Amino acid sequence: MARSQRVTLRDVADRLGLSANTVSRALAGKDQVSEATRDMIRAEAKRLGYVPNSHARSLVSGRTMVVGLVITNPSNPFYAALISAVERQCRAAGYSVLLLVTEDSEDNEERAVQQLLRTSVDGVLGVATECRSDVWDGLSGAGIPVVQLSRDIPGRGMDFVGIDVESAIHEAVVRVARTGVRRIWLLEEDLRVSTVAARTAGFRRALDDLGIAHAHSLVLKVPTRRTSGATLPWRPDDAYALAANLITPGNHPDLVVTANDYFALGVYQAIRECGLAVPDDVRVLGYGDHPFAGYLQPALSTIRLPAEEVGTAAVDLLLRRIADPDRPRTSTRLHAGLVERQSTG
Amino acid sequence: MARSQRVTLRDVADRLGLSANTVSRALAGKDQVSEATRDMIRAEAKRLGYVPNSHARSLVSGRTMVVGLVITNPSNPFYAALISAVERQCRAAGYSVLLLVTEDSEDNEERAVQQLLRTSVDGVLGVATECRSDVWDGLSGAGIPVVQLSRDIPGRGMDFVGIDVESAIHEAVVRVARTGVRRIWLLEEDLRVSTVAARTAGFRRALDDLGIAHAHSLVLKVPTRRTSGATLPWRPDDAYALAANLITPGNHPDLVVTANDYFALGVYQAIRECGLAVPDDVRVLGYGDHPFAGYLQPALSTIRLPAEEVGTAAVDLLLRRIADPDRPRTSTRLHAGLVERQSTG
DNA sequence: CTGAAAGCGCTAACAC
DNA sequence: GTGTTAGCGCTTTCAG
Repeated sequence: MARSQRVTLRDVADRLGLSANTVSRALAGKDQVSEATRDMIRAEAKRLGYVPNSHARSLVSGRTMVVGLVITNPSNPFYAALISAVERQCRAAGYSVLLLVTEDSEDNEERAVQQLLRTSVDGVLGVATECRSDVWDGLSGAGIPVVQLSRDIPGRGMDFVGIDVESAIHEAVVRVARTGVRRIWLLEEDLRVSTVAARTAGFRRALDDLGIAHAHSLVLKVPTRRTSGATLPWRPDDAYALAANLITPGNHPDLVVTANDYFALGVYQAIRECGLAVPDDVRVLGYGDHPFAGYLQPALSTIRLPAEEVGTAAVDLLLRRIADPDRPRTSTRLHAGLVERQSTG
Repeated sequence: MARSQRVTLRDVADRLGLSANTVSRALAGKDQVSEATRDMIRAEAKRLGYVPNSHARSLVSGRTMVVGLVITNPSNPFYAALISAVERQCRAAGYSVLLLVTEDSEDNEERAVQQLLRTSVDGVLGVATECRSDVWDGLSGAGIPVVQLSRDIPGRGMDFVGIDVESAIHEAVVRVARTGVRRIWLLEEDLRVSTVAARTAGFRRALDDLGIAHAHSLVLKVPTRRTSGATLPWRPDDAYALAANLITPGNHPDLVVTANDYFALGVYQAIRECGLAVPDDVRVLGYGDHPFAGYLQPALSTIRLPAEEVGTAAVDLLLRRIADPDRPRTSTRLHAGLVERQSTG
């Protein structure tokens, strides 16, 4: 049972006294074959358990029906949702998904691109690791369309689908800080990527609009810890460590904005431990609307990211570009809205 | 720039006045080629940007260097971690990962298997949807090794790597229910899969060992809601709805065990809302040790699942089986231990 | 050490 | 309608 040779077109053809070609056309549904033979072929193919070899097909057709998905970290709930949506949409269109994880390392990213080139995927959806990186050019150069997800590498001429992070943060901070807020902190990830830049920009613009002096505010980078090669989600601990050192009853911000909801968990703890309360003493605004956000005490106000929509739109865009490589480039930024709960008063 | 033909072995060979064959051997590192030509070939290949075509290679070699990963839901943190670990381990061994998502639907599972067959992957890691399903036999029948992940289909003769769920629950419940606990509930997922069965069995065995009459306990199924085709993580809301209906100040369990930490979020809320307290009135034990568990108020006691270890072990096992199809079957159950925090007193 | 030939499984040209 | 031929890009015989 071990070395059961795979059934090929020829096997089906031989059994029926036909040519492989006819079988191919019959199974492909081409109309150059009689009803009778077609049915006969279909039946025999099924009986023998014939399964077409996608590699042989790709070799001649030049298409693989595979899409590459390059993600930094599947344990990040946003990316997890993205993976789900992308896979579902690809599946619906008959495409398979080759998943490559970069763990935010440029080495891995480069290897991923190489892998994609070898597999000659029909298209790629990718979250870029660095803001200015040219590893992706190899794909474009080989005629493989790339849609950048979530993080934008401007000027590289690639399609982009992501979130309007700048506006989202701006809008949310202005809304949440309306009254009596003078000192605001932003707890940011320590990554040089466009989303971090956009959050920071939106934050600063909100400060301006609120008439808050930048001197009264702070953008803090929570160090990214990598644990022995493992891809971890952001660690509440790291945000806690940072916040616990800086927040005291006598000296604390009125509002802390975090780059993700995990950081907010750490901030909650830091605030609690020094005897302060959310939101009375310190308001907290998260980012991402993770499933637990609404169940914290107090419930966390946060920004809901339309991850599914991003994934779906990105696949749609990629498929359209595959169909028409010359169509104009697109850059889509979906809106992310504030979910107001108790943590912002 | 659009139709840039890919560089092939022949291109490199022609440029150098050699045969494609020689180039192939040089690049494959075979020792039947002189140092000089090898270097020359390598240089030229690099200069031209040659990338081997994996499909052509697969066609002749019969190997694809692709592993199929069949997962029910990437947004489930346990599976997300599994995906990370599997991808990393595969990458380290030179394998790519084809990701198929089933959303716990048998249809999708069957299509996934078909896809895997077409791609003729070298091996498959899969979380089975139903406890008794023969869709996977197609793979084994085609000589493609399958390692079952997390959920076990007994008797099908496939390798298995998962968690010793039964013992984990038994051990944890016995430990947590030592004193003064008479009424225990288990909030379970409404799925007919082996992990649910194992949790229930471990729970019942714990009851026996504790001398608690089964009449005083309850196994409740939280209905699985599917929202318009979207793959969602378990919903705290659903657990909340169930618990809120059943828990009253005058009539409540002493301990609630949940099938995942999300359910625990809903249970917390139900308990709070009727004026009871965790853990004084009701203890709560979660499952999965999601990142937020330790940051809840009170911090949630839960069972930590070694997701990364499962993924790594599964890949190792699969690769060993690929190398030796006749090796004896293996069934590995990793230990999952209780993390005691405040919610269990 | 290198080249020529064959063929992996399939589909696109052409014949008939 | 159906068969024959050729070739996708690569590796593996087998010659030289």
